[in-house]
Amino acid sequence: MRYWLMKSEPDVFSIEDLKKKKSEHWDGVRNYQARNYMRDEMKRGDKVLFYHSNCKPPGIAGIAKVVKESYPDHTAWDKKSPYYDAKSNAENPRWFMVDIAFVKKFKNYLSLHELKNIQKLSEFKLLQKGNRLSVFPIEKAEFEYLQELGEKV
DNA sequence: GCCAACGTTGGC
DNA sequence: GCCAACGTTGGC
Repeated sequence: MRYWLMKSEPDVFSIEDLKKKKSEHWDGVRNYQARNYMRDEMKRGDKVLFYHSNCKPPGIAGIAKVVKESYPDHTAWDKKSPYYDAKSNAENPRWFMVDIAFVKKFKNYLSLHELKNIQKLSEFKLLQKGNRLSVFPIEKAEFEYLQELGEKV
């Protein structure tokens, strides 16, 4: 099993939305590296840290899991979609997505500010300068540590 | 709203 | 294949 972090803007889709919907397809990723992770490496059952970006305050909100492995992101060939890409079509899809399901919302929201102060996480990719990837792998130890921290009251 | 840090595009 | 211009992300 592998571990991941996925970013979402809560104004668009938050962990509460995921909780209500139970599961959701992760459409709209238009970055090749993030796509490759989803298309090639994410497997059913993998655990995901759900990160809230572009909000106040940004941070890790909870946990999700992969419930469906990669398949073409059809929003890429929907002209009405904000994620439309003329270079992608059903015969030769360029973009892929997975489905994730709600696991839990942290009792203790882990704000980015707070995480930055933890010495142990100095190597954590999320905290590294210039990291704009919306999907990336994390270490098992990092996941377990953050999960524990998030469940602490 | 600003802007640093990327990623992508397209002319050459 | 280089690289300038442009677009996007996302913290602050």
